[in-house]
Amino acid sequence: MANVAKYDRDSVVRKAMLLFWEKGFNATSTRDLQQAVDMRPGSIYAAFGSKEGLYSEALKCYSQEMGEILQQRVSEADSPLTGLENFIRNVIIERRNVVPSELCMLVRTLSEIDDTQPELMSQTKTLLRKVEDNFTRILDQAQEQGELAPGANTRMLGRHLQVQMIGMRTYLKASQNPQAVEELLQSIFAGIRAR
Amino acid sequence: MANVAKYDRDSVVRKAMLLFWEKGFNATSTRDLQQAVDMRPGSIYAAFGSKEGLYSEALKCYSQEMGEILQQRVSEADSPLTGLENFIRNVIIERRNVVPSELCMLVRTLSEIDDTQPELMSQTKTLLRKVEDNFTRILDQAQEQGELAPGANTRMLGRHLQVQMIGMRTYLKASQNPQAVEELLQSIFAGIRAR
DNA sequence: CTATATTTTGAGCGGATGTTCAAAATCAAG
DNA sequence: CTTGATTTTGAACATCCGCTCAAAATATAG
Repeated sequence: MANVAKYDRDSVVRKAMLLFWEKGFNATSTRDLQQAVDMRPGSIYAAFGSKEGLYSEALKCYSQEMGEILQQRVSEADSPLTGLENFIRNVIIERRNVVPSELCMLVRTLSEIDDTQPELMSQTKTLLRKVEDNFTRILDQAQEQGELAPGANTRMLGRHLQVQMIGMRTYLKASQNPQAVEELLQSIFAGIRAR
Repeated sequence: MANVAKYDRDSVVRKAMLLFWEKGFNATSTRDLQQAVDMRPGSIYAAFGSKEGLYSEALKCYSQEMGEILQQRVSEADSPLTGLENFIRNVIIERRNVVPSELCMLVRTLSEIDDTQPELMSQTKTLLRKVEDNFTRILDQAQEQGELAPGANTRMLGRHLQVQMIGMRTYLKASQNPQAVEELLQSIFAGIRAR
């Protein structure tokens, strides 16, 4: 051993994630990244291999943070369904002004990546699938606790929630109308509880 | 008058629209466009001013085609609600393999455009708002014909439908599971009719 | 301190990008 | 056919892109 890296890898990845989330993959140049993480190109490429490699780690970082927020909201809430509702409200509305984009970073990635980057594409699909799985798992808990009817299809309900979360985030970016989104959110969960 | 343009403007815009829809704004190079519409750069810039100008016309073309499909499906259907359902099914599922992308071109634009192109951004928002207005108008007709309860909030229902359509298109791109989307669609419209 | 292994630096490469513009081609009018 | 306005052409420009690599800096081991 002779010299040791001076940067904190997690902090670098997180800064890159925030920039990628804000501007997207294509619109973020390697020079933008160099400035954001305060590293020279040689160091970045030694650490991450390529712009795509760094983006891949940024995606992981994004998903992990989202997963932690979900877990936290569910554990703080009175019930699984309320935890889910609070998570979605927190991500879309409450954190709106402290976050680089209204959109989901995974959806953004899905929008601009094509088959020339098959690894990023399949990673993104896998991470989105994990969100659906997490939603479904929490809905299973809701069902066990009698918050959902015994016959409810939690897998389909999880898909439905993911679809609506994706749609609401996009809608908020387009409409800049958080109140409308709050109404939609309440109506969605009122519908789920009513069954 | 001396010389007259040899290209058909509408056909050029449509070809550009299909390419932009497939690859997005940033990933579509002007050379890609030159090949797709079989025009040299000078002619393109004389006709459209810039890549952004051509994209703007492509957005209009996309929205007009979508609007025509909606109108056609509604006029063919037994009822407004069925027309809406058939439109969404047609756009997301049936036309899946004859169209350049599962995603809505407007949503794609929203994903990759930022404030450095404010005109494209506001145009996109306006066009999305018109979709919501169209949905709401058709839901009003459904209400007049007794297909919806008199107390139903058609504006919010229209928003809800747009949110879910955006979400389902994104979900289909990620999951490649049209059957799941069909189930979601049926469940959405069953819920609407039940109220 | 010296020797050695590792990291950091930044100038620069090859190529792609959006756009321009002078020259050539085209076609209606006279 | 000649004239002249208009369109078409494509080479070329300035800039930016992702990325490389030899040289300099750094820190540990002996």
